[in-house]
Amino acid sequence: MSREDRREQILDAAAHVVAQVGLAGASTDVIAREAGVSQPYVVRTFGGKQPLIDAVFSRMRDRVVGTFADAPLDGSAVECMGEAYVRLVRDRDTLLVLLHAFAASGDPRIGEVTRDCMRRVFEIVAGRFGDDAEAAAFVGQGMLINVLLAMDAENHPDLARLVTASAALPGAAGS
Amino acid sequence: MSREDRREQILDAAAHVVAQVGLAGASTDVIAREAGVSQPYVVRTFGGKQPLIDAVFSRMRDRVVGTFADAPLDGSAVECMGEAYVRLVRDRDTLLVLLHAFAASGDPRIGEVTRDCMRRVFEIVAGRFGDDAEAAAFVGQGMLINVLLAMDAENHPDLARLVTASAALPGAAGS
DNA sequence: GTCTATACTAGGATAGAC
DNA sequence: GTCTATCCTAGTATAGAC
Repeated sequence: MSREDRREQILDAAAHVVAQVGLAGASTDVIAREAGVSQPYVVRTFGGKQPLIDAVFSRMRDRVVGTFADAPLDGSAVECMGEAYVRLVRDRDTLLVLLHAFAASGDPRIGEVTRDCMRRVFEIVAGRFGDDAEAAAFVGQGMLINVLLAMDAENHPDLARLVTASAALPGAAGS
Repeated sequence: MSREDRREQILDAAAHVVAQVGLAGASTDVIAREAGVSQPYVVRTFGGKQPLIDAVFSRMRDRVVGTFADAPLDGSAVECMGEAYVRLVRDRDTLLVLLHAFAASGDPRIGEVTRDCMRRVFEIVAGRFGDDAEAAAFVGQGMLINVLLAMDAENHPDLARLVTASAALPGAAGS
């Protein structure tokens, strides 16, 4: 297999592991097993754990921003952005890596990624809405839904009321 | 010093370390140094790292819920809940521990804490607002502000537009 | 391009002294 | 109640074979 294919394969595995246990908890050993390669190969391919984690977060940002950038153009802004968001949250690993990145934004490397991600998503959303306040409300709503998804709220009846209320907000697009 | 005082002291240190590096990254060694005690003492006091981390998250939930439960009663719902939220985010460690907990909600223990936290905060807020949709919007807005604080958005001019738009939302209470 | 073997460090936990 | 010394496991990284 080519180096590039392996890289992607390992990044998938790394994103999956980071999603589950966070950056510090993600061992190159478990990532390697998940990818079906040896641990030293993972280290060698990326030059260490740190560069690997950086790559995981960068790719996450690109995917998040890309999802909104590629949003459909037909229909209202709420529909288009809502549809983009629905596509985004289908990739659970990306969503969880995003949450881990937010929590770890105190780290300069990661903070740069999350700020960049935030800024670009907001600019895209605001551009479509044509209104900063509405865009901020949309993003905030997305944040709430993100954490509800992370805590598996749909399968916990005691959160049903909040889930219903969140999904009913404008822009939730029936997700 | 009494066992109880030491417990609190270590919990403070643990919350601070977890806030910076996450649960997996928080070593009992660093926590001990932060608290000014020996590493074996930390382990001994809580019976291991896991119970210590559990205690950190439980205390975080109690503080978050308590802040809203103790919100002032004078003024409008937006003002009261906004004021409670402003008090909450003054404790940076609690805020960051909350974000780490969200990301780690896949873990059953932690998921239970975050869901409990979410449910109770939402019920308090919804009770004050008298409207689930408004309450959900308020919480979503809080989520957005949380991550903006985590990524130190105030000190990054390229996020000024988003910060301004978020702060201008109803309920932000000039935070 | 990928593995096995291995070196080295860090981290959690225990034993026992004070 | 608190420490020092220490054990053991896990985790990152390197060397070198295939």
